[in-house]
Amino acid sequence: MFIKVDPSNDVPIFRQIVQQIKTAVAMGRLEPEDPLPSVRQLAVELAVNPNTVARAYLDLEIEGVIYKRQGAGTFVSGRGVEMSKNERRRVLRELLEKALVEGLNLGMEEKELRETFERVLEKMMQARTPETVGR
Amino acid sequence: MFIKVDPSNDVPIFRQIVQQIKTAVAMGRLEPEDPLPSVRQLAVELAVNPNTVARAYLDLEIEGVIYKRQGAGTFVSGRGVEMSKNERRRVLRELLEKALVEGLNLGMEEKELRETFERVLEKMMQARTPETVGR
DNA sequence: GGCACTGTATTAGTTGACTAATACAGTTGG
DNA sequence: CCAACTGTATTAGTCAACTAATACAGTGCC
Repeated sequence: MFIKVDPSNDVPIFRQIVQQIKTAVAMGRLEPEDPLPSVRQLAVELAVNPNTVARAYLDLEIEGVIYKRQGAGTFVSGRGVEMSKNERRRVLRELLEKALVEGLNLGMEEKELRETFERVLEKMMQARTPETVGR
Repeated sequence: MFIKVDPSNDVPIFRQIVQQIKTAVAMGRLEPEDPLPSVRQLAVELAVNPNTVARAYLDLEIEGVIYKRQGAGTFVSGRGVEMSKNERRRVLRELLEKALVEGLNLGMEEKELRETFERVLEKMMQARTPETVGR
């Protein structure tokens, strides 16, 4: 598995797991219906308690990124978190605002902000393989 | 003062203060050398302990947004957090990535991401009054 | 000097986040 | 049906974050 955690990092283990799986899904490295490692399996691999992994999976389920079937396993959701278009934009806007406030306070110019955004977006879209796009 | 906190919100009070002051500085509502309300004054206004405000001011000082003079008060820093261009970009990139991962997982298209970004950036640049730009 | 304001330091209590141990419950395939 | 796998629930311990009470220390102005 591609997941790595750093216990000495101050961001909690379960959040590190959440973040990495979210990224993998966003980038298309994980596709809908793909199985995730079992709670125990991943727990052993990362040398943490199964409940810690379960906690990560729970958060991901609540956010609609994955779904679980008791006794069967955990899988990536089909795309489409149920959330209104407005709601989604609100969430995104908040995150972008936070990023831009940071950038401005660091003394960046409008141009530099735009360029950085373009570069990041470009990289992410390229990473999504053609098949994963347009779901 | 323009600051408002919500104690029932799960994001800690001192962080709410930090975020709002950062935003105010980024938007130009607070300019370099502007005095901030005293620790006690703001504490009374928000009905919190002075130490809570002091904690917020400490964080802001560490980040270089404000500076303090013992006995005199707290003021907005002159622009320019000492940080290399590369370092600044790294920070910004991380925040933008997080935002975009979220957007993609919510099912947004490249176009929608770009549009939202443009809208947010536009709004923020407009809010900065002409005099505050280009410092 | 003294009063009234600044920020600072110390200490301490409460709460919740985080992780873990361990036992429970559903699914699947032989 | 049973063995071996899934996720789940309960309980509990540890630790750090957060806030507060209160006393200390520097500055400035009369």
